Amino acid sequence: MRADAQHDHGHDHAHSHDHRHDGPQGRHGCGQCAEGATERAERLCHERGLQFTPLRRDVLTVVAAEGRPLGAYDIAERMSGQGGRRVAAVSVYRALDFLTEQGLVHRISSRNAFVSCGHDHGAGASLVFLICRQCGGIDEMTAPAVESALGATLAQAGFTPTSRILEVEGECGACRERGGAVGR
Amino acid sequence: MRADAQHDHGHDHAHSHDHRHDGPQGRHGCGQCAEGATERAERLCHERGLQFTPLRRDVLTVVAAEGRPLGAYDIAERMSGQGGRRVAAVSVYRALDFLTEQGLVHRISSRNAFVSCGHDHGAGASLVFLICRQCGGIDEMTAPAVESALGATLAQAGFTPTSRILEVEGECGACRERGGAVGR
DNA sequence: GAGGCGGCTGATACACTGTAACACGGCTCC
DNA sequence: GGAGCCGTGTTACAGTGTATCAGCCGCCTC
Repeated sequence: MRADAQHDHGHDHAHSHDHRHDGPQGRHGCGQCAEGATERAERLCHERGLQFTPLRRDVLTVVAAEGRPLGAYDIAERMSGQGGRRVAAVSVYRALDFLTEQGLVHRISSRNAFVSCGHDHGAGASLVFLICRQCGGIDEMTAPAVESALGATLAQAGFTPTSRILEVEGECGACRERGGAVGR
Repeated sequence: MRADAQHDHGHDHAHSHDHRHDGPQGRHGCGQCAEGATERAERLCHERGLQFTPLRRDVLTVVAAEGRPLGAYDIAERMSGQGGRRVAAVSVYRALDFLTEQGLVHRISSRNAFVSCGHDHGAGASLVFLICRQCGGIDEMTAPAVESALGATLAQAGFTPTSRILEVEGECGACRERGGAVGR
């Protein structure tokens, strides 16, 4: 059930800019990415008058450092394994709820997992998630054309949307170039 | 976690034709719909040389009769409660896997639930699911414009899709007309 | 400072979702 | 008949998510 692929990219290239720094198969700690995410989160919470507690920071750090979808229990495990005290999954869920509401983390429904988001879009922005079956990496992008087409379709159906889930599974460009015979 | 809304519509109007027979709040057993679904399934399995076993038929019947997303355990419960012998959830999952592969049933990722499908599209067709938060009803439609826009976006990103999930939560037209204060 | 209040966290329990593995019966093919 | 495949039953277990209560801490008011 879990896609235990390798550590990967997929954190901050999106919005149709194409800055795959080293491709889905390139593993890098993304320390600066995680730092960037927490900094942004801290600033954002301060602006909104919300608390960016140590727990929330740690959860975000773990997720941001991973770069691929991570389950709540995985997050709890990593946090507990980092020498700190034991963190229950419930606490992780609460932190994830908070982070998701603030748009700092996104939930990947098809995997029951979470990824960090490095952008400054609100919680309401509708994104497209590209999940590579080979490497497990995830890419996040906005797609205005898709959004407008969907909006028109919904309007025609008389449906008022409040949230959307758009996830695509397949093979990322890097994996396809490598022949697709790697990973799993 | 569960959306225990009321029984509802949402089985056979789609493909951009607008034949909401009685709207999301109109409850009707949909017996004929369930029958139609099983008939179609039987024909389709026969054509493909697959077995449409009693278990699979029963699962499809339950799902089709419901008209809103139903969890595997709910299905098992209903089947067991229909006077028949006890059906384990595992068996339901297997039947659902089969039905999903054949495109007779769709999985709603955001709810971990399943809905029957009354159309003749293959398993590969990409659909949009409209889930009403008020009544719990679900509507299913194709959206060629969305699909083409998404295809272009993916091609631009160098991503080769194999499957897609597009689910929209919100308020259906009927519920909005009723003021949205009903249901829960 | 005492008390109240609200938000956050810890902890336990539990419900729900999904899979693995093995056994068994029916069927087909040799 | 025996082998092999498929579908199902059964048990066990892993993984996901929520409910609930209790404790802590900061803030506000009196």
